[in-house]
Amino acid sequence: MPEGHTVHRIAKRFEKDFQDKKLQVLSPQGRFTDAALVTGKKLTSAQAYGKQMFLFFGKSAVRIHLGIYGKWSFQSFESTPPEPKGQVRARFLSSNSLADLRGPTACEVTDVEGFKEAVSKLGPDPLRKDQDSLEVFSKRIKSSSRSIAELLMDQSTVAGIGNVYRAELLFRARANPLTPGKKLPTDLIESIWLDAVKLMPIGVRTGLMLTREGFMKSNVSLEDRYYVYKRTGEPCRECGGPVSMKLLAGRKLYWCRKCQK
DNA sequence: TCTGTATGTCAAA
DNA sequence: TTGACCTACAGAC
Repeated sequence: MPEGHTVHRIAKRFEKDFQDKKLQVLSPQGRFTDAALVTGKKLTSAQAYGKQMFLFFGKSAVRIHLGIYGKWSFQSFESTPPEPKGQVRARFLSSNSLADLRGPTACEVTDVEGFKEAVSKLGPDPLRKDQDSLEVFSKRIKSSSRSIAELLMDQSTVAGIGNVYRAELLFRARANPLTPGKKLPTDLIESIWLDAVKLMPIGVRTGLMLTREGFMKSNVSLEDRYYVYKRTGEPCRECGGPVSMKLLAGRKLYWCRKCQK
């Protein structure tokens, strides 16, 4: 489930299970040949930026991007680690626990320079407490004639938002997804950012993208957790009209035409 | 057993 | 804008 919240969650898990431990880094599938460069070293930190994660082993870093299929699975064990199941690209192993990585877009060893270069291409991340994030976000949106829907998916504009959060944030803001960034009122742009800052940590905490207001205390079931995402043709939770869907830059965009004008 | 789908990104046309 | 990448799984036959 790889939007930014997942990646931040995984980074925390890595620090909890593996930080300051010497790890065996393996390539069960045989395709992570860089494993040999870091195996046997101590994990010094795990850092998430948007949808990218960096596992630092001193001056080397493993850069991981889950892409659309990538998944992690964690396990602990008594004495002998279980055999890898399926296509395991990378395995990170301590004396009593392991993390298996399957299907990532990227899993490669780089260094501090590579880390800086990758991060420099990203916009502000609502899950990081960096300075001036809101101003940078607002400026990038306002200086573009591309639609707000496209901009929210552009990792150099804002890092960590994906197709689900995009749809839900735009609905919550009652914003028309096709509005060019430069035509959006400043207060609306800022409210979208602040909403992401509010919602995404809930995703980190729970592992779920809970975007409906009052989800925690209401009787909303998990199935009903979204306003519009993947609800084509179903009634809008606000106005009852049908949820719309169109392909935009190759991705499915969901929104309510009536509520989001 | 086969088909379609997925919370993503990049390069080629 | 399209296809390639890449893995697992649900649902249809």
